[in-house]
Parts: sequence; structure tokens; C-alpha cells
Amino acid sequence: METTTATSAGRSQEAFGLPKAYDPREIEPRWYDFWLRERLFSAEVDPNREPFSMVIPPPNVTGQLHMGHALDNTMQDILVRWERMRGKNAVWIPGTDHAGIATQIRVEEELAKEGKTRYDLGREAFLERVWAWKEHYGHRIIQQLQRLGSSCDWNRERFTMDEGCSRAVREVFVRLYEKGLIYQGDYIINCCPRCRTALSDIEVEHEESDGSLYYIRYPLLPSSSPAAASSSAAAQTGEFIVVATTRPETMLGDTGIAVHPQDERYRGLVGRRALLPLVGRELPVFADEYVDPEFGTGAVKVTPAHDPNDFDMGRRHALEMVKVIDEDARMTDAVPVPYRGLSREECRRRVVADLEAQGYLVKVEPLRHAVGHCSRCGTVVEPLVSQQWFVRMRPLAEPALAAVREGRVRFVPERFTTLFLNWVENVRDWCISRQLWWGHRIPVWYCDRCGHRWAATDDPEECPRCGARGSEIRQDPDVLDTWFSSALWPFSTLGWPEQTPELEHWYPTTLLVTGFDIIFFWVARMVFMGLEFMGDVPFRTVLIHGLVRDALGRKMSKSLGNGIDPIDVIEEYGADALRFTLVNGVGPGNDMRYVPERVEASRNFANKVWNATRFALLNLEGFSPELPAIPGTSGTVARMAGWVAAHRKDLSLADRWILSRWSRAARELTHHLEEYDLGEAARELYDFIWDELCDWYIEMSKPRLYGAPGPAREATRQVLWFVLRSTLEMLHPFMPFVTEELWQRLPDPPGPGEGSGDGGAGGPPSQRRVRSIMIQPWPTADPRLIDEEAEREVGLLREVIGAIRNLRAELQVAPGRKIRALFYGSEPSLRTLGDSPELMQQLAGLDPEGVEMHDTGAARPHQALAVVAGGVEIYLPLAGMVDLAAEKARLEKELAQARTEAERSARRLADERFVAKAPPSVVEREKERLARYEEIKAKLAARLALLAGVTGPEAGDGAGAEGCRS
RNA sequence: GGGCGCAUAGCUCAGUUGGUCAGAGCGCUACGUUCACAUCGUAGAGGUCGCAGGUUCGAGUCCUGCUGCGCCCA
Repeated sequence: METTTATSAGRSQEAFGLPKAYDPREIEPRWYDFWLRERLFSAEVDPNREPFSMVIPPPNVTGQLHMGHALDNTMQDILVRWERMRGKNAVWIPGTDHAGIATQIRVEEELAKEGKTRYDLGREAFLERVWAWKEHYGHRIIQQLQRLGSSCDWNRERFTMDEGCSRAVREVFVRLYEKGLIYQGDYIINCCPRCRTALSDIEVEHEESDGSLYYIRYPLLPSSSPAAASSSAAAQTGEFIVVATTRPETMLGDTGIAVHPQDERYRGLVGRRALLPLVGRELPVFADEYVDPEFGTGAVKVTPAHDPNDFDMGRRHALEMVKVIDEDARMTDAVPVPYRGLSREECRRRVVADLEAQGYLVKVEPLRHAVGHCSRCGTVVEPLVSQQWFVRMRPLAEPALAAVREGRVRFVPERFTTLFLNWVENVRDWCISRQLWWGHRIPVWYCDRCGHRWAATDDPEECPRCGARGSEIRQDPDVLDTWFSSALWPFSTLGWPEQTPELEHWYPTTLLVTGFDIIFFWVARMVFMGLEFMGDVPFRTVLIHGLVRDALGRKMSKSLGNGIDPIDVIEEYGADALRFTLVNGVGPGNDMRYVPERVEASRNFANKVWNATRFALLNLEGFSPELPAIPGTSGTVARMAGWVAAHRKDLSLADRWILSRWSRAARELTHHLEEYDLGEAARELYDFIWDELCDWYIEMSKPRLYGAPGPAREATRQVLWFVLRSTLEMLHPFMPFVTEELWQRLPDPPGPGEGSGDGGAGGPPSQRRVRSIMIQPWPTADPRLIDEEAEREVGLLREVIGAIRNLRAELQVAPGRKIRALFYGSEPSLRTLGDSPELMQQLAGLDPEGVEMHDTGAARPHQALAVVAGGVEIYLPLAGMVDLAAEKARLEKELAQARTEAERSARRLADERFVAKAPPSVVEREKERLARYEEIKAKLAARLALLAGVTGPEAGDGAGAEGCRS
């Protein structure tokens, strides 16, 4: 283990100790421990600082990290690290969710291995067992989040069933109860027979599957109404009505038959009665708008106890509810004896067989339809009537709708707003009771003596009405839906119901980052609860991201076994690489595919940064930065701008250029982050670092760095140091580990603070004498560093160098061979090229002795290759390599290209409407474009004419000798 | 049935208010081991931006319709 604070004496040694290749395994744990030890993730309430707060979407305490978590937490970590560097008092509150069903199932599976059920243990012992399980496995996901680099304030870690959160849950329950917003009722709910509990509507996933539509004949009883008897269509169809159903076994619970009121076919049957086959119950035939006349026969059997729509109809028409299937999905005693106790599936087979045998089954058609499954275990849910607890949603939803419509909660990307609004507008009451043991037990008590029922925040000793004690009062056995406690997360984690300084400072939270899949489960309910209990929204902005899919675009799932374990990826490529992959170039809110090659690319990028720094360190030996102190300014950028102004004469063109480009990149990057567009932000960094910093600036700086010591070399060293150091700072939120490792090896600017958090708006972490990139002030672009002239000149150099390289490659000139070059152009261009002979030598492979500058009027050589770039004509007199015929062909091809471009521009400019209507700047640009291509055309044409003069007599070919000089 | 999203180089995807935006990475071809990096460098090939209309001086970029795929809700 190295020391974490490099001494200036030891630094140069370390430079040479930097391995050639980046290896994340060694550095990542070391820096994470350092950050933890120095408490750099921790935040304290400070009313004088601008707050930034986020709560983590709490992962399932017994779960393990998957790619979805990795993406979600990477995004959060990037943003919180950035805001921290920007000087905000940033806190990211972590924690886990008790995940009622999921956790209980895990422990029950454990018990099953011992041949026991939870009932064998009893409630108390079972809960002890779950707590033990939680203690044992509950930290796994936290540790995994840490490996990802998450800079959560771990001192504030919470659990939805810890003491504080539990108090919040009770407080909320009791207040809602007393306000009449929580009620108990017999309702149709979704029951998972596997989990043996009620589920809320959104915990049911509908999947298309192949089923059958059974047509069943129900005999009609003689009409009591003579009018109906005489007229009806019933006379034609005989004495029965045919209904269609996908679930024949539920017929045993039928208590009516419904048709559409406008359906002519059945008009005469409304009001009559039918006889339920196999059971013998009399069913009324009634009309209801709900019925779809197009589906099946247009007549539906109605089973109010086992279908949500039938339930509603049953209420409207006061039908009897016969519960024929129980919570275990077995037939109840309400059915005829032969069917009692059968499973749903077996009962269906029997019923169908019996109907067929008795002549009631008309036909069976295949039908693809949606079947509800338990989102936890995949079992087909059973809708059934049962007594449950509900939260009345409308009164909570209205303020939420207003908050979102008024923009007090903003969704990014915006399109998720409508998704949210649509759902909330149609929200149904929320079934919150679960027939589980693991969770927040419903704080409602019943008195067996006086029948009183009440809710209480503290466990009562006695009945408040009659004073009954002990076994005469009992608590409701059910627990609350896990999402009930999650809904309170943004304020329960900040100490509510206590009025804490944390709440005061950090509520509402600034940002919530989550996937679109839990907008309903979680986001909406947090908004409801926040508005109800805090009187304000729980977060200002919700940043929504998509799913991480597999390489084939499929959702990663356990059942498919196509999940990629982020920890495996971290071990192979490093957390930085994984993080960068998850955000780089991903469009806001879009799903992304996990393709291993992309991680490799990110790892290579980290290696690129590593080696760029290695290059710098090798060339910064003995260097110490010199930055003027600027009163009132702590940022390195401003000081650097001051230094640049004072040392301009020592700077190279490349130095001025990279400072300018860096400044633009910094501005763009900050802009993208402010828009929460992490994909573009990462791309900006990637392009700047790889293309401009590494491919061009470092290459261009080599001649000076390798050259003689002196002010010029020192200036370049200073620029290299500054650009690299501040670029690492900008990259830090994305790749925290490698940037810290590299930054630590670079020297600090002089002056007070020594880089130990000399900015960061002077917050508490930076007051500590810790040296870390984490607490550096976020680099902001400085307009004084923008240098248009340098950008123009380097643009010319890049074009010219590119053209020469291109020709060399085409002609297969040996890479090491130095060649001569003659430039013809305007004075400023030639000066630019002439001022950087070492660059032309280094980057274009020119022989410094063989470079000639000529004005445009000078004669061109015959035996040479020509190319036009950046308005300059370049001639490469390659002895023995110039094939004039081939050269002519090549030039003609280029001429044709230039001609096409010029024509395009000319055509546009000839269009009066374009000139009249397009903005002047666009027209101007088009004119410049035309002039540029005309110039190229002219030069190429002239060159061809010259070549024709040479080859023409020999080849007898006069083509291309237009000689037009327009 | 309603809503949303996606269809851009062989593959995976960017492209914010319509005007050098036709791009990146990977893959492919040729060449290269000059002391930051072969987890690399240089150069190159490769797309009428799903289809058909429309608005506009001008449309991957806006509107309409269609086709295909995906998701959510009912």
C-alpha cells in the first residue's frame, strides 16, 4: 500500500513507478478506503451553504447488485460528485428496503430446506429468523454499491424497518386513518396463492398467453313476463343463452349474466333468469354498459367474487358474491361437492368435461389474452374478494397532479410527465395490507370485549374505550405493503416525524434518479406522501433512465439467466470502465444494451488517460506550477488565465490552442451536466481527451518538451500540467478511481490550500487538510482562455498535416521517410506553417531542410504530387515516386469532388428565395463555402493544366486542360 | 382498444431549439514496434438517416399516414 498523500520529494519517483498499463484492481479499493477514512462522503447541515440532496432508491436488503442498480447508482454518483465539487452541500442518503414478500420468501425457502414452514416457528420466531438473515446478507448490496464507487453518506444509512422509519410509518398510518383516508373493506383484490398474500394492482404483471375461449350454454327459465316471451330472440335461440369465458371454473361462482343495453340480440332477455349449469343457481340477465358486444357472444357470465370488472358490475346490480376460490387457489365449500378442494386448474378440467358431458359446452376457441402474474414469483394471480386495508388515493392524488402540472416536480426527460399524469389521473385505491409477517405490522387494534377498533402510533396497553387489557385486545395480523414505507423515504430518512435540521436543510430533496419502471410504484406515492405530510414535494426533479438490456436487447432476468453481474465486470475491467460504459453516449431515458465490447472501449479510455498522465509525469520532472494568487479567487482556472496573460509570449501555438479547446470542453461539459444529459457529457470528455488532448496536443507538445530547457519549455509544462489536472477533475465524477490515482501524482498549484479543497465554496470537507480530487472546485470555463486565432491556425495545421499524411499513405511512403514539401499560399497561412517547423516534421514527416514557402505567384514544380488543404497548395516532390498519369487521375477525382460541392453552393446561392429568406449568417457561410471550393477548383485545374502540358505531348491526351481560372 | 418509445455505416448507438451533422465506438482493409499508450498510432472503405406524402428557401431534425419492433395501461 502506498501512502495516500504524496510528498513533493517522492512524486517524481512515483512518475517512473507508474506502470505502463492501467490496472484498476489495485487502485480502486485503496482510494475507496481513503475516501471513507477521510469522511469525504459525509455532509453536515450548514444553513450557509447551498444544499444538494438525493435519496437512493433503496435496493432490496437481501438482493444483490444488478445492472439496473449499477446504472442508477452510477448516474447518482456522477451527479452528487459533480455537485459536491461545485461547492454544494451535497448529501446522498443510502439505505435498503425490507422488501416484504421477497425477503420472506427467501427465509421461507431456507426453512423449507429444514422441512419447516413459518407456521412451525410461529410469528415471533420467524421474524427473529428474518432479522438474522437480514443481518447476515443485508450488507452485501451495500458493499457492492461501494465497489461501484458510490459516494453515499454511509453514516446516514437507513433501513425501511429501522426504528426511525418504523415510527414514520406508524405516524403516517395513524394520521391517514384518523383522516379517513385509510379504510378497511371487502374488495376484489389480487391474491398470489404462492405468496399467500394480497397484491396491489401494480404488483400484477399482465402477460399475453395462449388460452381458450369457452362458449357455454346457460338454459333460460320460463319468463314471468308474457311480453318478453312472445317477442324475443330467445324464441329463435331456444331456451338458453350462450356466454363466453376464458375461465370456465369461475362459473361455479356466477351470480348473473350481463349483456350490453344496446345489443338488439339480447334486448328481450334482459330481466329474465337463467339456470347455472352444474350448480343450479338462478341467474338474472341484466344490461350493463361494461359489456363489449363484439367479444364472444356479447353475453358474459358475471362472477363478482373473482373478477374486477364483474365485481364492479356486481356492486352496480346488487349481485350476490360467491367466493368459490380461496387464497390458496383451491375451490371452496361454496361449490358443489365434487369440485370442493380442487385446484383451479384441475377444477377447470372437470368443469369443462362435465359441461361437455351434459351438453352445455358449445365450442372452444383458441384465444390469446392477458393473464395476471405475481410480479414477485410469477404465479398466476387469483382475483378474489377479501377484506383488506386501502388508502384512498383521490384526495392524495389531486395535490400531486397540481404539483406536476405546475412544474414543482419536473421529469427529465419531459415525456415521462404525461406517463405520470395519466396514471395519477386514473389512480385507484391502493391495497396496502399484505398477509405476510415480515414488514410493518398494521398499527390497528381490536378490542374483543367492546368491539372497538383503533389505530395507534404506540402499542396500546388497553382499549381506550372500555379499558380491556391483555389478550382481549389484539393487533391486526397483516403487514403493510413495502412501498408504503418506501413512499416516506425522502423524509423518513431525514428524521421525520422529528423536525430535524436535516429536514430543514435538505427537504425537498434536489433530485431523484430512478428507472421508469417504478414511477407508479414509488415516485407517485412519494409525491403523494411528501405533499400530505411535509406540505411540499419530495424532490424538485426526477431523472428517469431506461433499462439495461442484454446484447440481444432482451430484459435481463433471472429466469432467462441472461443477467450480467456488475461485480464480474468490475473485477475484469474496473468500476470506472463499467461506470463510463453505462452512461457514455446513452440518450436520455433510453434503454441501453450491455455489449461487452463497449466496456472494453471504456477500459481502453481509462488506459488512455492513464498513459497521457504517465507521459506528463515523465515530462514534468522537477516542475512546480507557478500561479499568481488572485485575491478573492480560489479557482485554479482563473489563476491560470492570469498566468496565461502574463506569459503569452512563451506559449506555443499548441499551448494556446489546447487552453482554448479545454475551455470550450469545460463549458460544454458543464452545460450537459446541468441538463442531466450524462450521455453527452461523457462523450464530450471522451472526444476532448482522446482526440484533442492526446492525439493532437500531446503530440504537438513533444518537440518542446523534448527540447532545451527554458521559458518556452516551462510554459508548455505548465499548460500540460494545468490542462491534464483540470481535465482529470472534470472526468472525476465519471471515473472517480483512476482520476484520483492520477491526480494525486500531479503537483499542486502554489499558495494556501495546496490543493486541499481550495474551492468547493469553502464547505466543511474542504476545510479539512485532506488532499483529494474529490473536493477540488469544479473547473469552469474561462473566456480569457478562448483563443480564436490559435484555433484557426491549428485548424490549418491539422488540415495540412492530414492532407500530407493522406498522400503519404496513398503513395505508401515509408512511415519513417522524411520528405520535402513546397507550400504555396497566402502570407498568413505560410507564416502559420513556417512558425511550426517542428510540428510539420514531427506530425507530417517532413524533412526540415526541404520545406519551402512560396507565394501564390511562384512557379510550381512538375515532378510532384499536389494537394490543396486549408487554402494552401502543397507539393510533394517525391523523387522517383511520381507517376504523372496516376497523379492526373487522382487530381481529376478531387477536382470532380470540388466541382460538385461548388455547384451545390452555387445553386443554393442562385436561389433568390434562399438569399432572401435564410438568415444572413447562413447565406454568408454558404458564400464562404462556395469561394473555398472555387479556389480549390481553380488550383486543381491549374495544376492539371500544367501536368497536361508535360504529359500531353507524350500521352497525346489533352483532357483536363481546361485551365479555367474563375 | 388507448398511450409512449424505437427504426441512422456490418454490429451497438449519439445527433439539445430544422441550415458544414451525416458522426462515435466496435468490426473491417492497408501500413506502423520514433522512448505516454499495440488496452496503441496513421490512413482508408462503408449509410439516398424505415417507407410515402406535407410544411419550409432548406428536414435524420417539424407535421400526417403507413410498415416493422418494443414497452406501458385498459
